[in-house]
Amino acid sequence: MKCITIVEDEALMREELSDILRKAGYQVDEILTFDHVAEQLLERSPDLVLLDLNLPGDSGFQVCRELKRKSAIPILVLTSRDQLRDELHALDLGADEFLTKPCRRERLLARVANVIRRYEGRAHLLEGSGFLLDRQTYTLYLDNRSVVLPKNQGKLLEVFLIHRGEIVTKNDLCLALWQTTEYIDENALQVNLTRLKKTMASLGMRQQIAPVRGVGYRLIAEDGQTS
Amino acid sequence: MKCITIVEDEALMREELSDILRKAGYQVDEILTFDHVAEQLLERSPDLVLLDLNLPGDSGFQVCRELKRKSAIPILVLTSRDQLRDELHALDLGADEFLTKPCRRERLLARVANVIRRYEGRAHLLEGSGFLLDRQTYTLYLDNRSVVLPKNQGKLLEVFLIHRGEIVTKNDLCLALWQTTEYIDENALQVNLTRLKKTMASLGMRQQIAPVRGVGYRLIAEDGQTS
DNA sequence: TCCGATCCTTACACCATCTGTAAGTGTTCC
DNA sequence: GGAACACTTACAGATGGTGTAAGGATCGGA
Repeated sequence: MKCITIVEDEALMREELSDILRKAGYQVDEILTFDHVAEQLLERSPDLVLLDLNLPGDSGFQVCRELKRKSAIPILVLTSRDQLRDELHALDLGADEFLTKPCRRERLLARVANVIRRYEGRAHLLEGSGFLLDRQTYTLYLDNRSVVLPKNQGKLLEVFLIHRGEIVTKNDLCLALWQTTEYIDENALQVNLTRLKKTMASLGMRQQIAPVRGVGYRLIAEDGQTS
Repeated sequence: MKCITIVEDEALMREELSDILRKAGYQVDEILTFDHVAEQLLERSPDLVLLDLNLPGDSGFQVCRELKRKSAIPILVLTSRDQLRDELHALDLGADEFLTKPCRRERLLARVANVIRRYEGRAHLLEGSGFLLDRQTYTLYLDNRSVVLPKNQGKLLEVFLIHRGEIVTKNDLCLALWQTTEYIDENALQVNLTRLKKTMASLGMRQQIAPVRGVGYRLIAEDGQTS
């Protein structure tokens, strides 16, 4: 069953939304304290967030931005402020849908179902600059193509993406590959890195794995930007 | 550069939309004959379709349904009919966004960008009931998991999804597997089907491949509905 | 209820691909 | 120039996908 978290401070409206969604077969969950909202949401990691813009603590925009930076949880912004500016801003911050209150029950449910459907299977996607990586299968999405990476190459790229732009030590990489740091086979790691580089190049990716002498590696864009 | 195809019979409106989108940096493409619209769209396979509901030939709904059955190309329905019924119907048929004309330039562009962003990397996804299949890698998305199917199993499932619910002949399946109908190895096909069934079962999929004696197979939901 | 046609299962051997090993070649920087 | 570090290449073992073969199960008409 799909789980939805409502972020709305007006009790009456919250009850109403909750009721509608529950009757439609969703498991509903409510945020009741309005600071560190994004963290609370990350904690619960629902399948969808219903977010009001006017909150007592954090602003809805702030929540939106923060949540989207750290996850791919879909957000439906629902507000009484009927302002184009708000809508554009919310969408720009990564919201997936925008509705104004009051809102017909049918429309709400249709949009909710729509967003959830569109997010099917995206839960484990890591975002790189210009591509996506599925953490479960190591399927790489790039432009209009998709490729399944060999497990080891996938694991390496995954580590680089989790530490976006930062330096990744050889230890980190070895751990990711073999779940142990005891017996570090630098050479084997090296070979796997070379292979990843080769496939990235063959896919025309504009990222490079650059060595940081004596420490580890970093994933950078070709123009020098950290990725 | 992202490519958008406009399906709109009114020349004036078409020009205006085209202009707005081009200025925003999209490559724009227009459909000018309004039958077999879905096929034309599949041919071009743009990154987004802007679809009017009132068309001289095919109805917009029809186009929507047909396109979504055979691809995951995102559709933004743009219509002058401001009816909740239309909106619900369009969304139900798989449309991704719904806007009413006239529409502010900024809102249009925001929604377009939003849909395209959400679809990053989803271009080759086929939709089944309750799961998605990547046609390039045969990655299967189901609930919150994803699995890469072996090539043959992927090819078979792909054929079933393209002919959703219809009967698929052994010929079709052999063609998909070996690109030839000359030498049909019924047994090899059989074994591959068994393997697909087994992985589907192990994933808890509520679809079944049912034999149609003497003809071929059909993918049906466990409750008997064609999938 | 029997029998042939159709459909299904299982085990095995082949083959492609991924992976680690080994040995040697570049590169950097003091 | 040399030592540490980084990279490349080729090879062989392991893994997992595929076709083959043989036999078992099921269906449906006589």
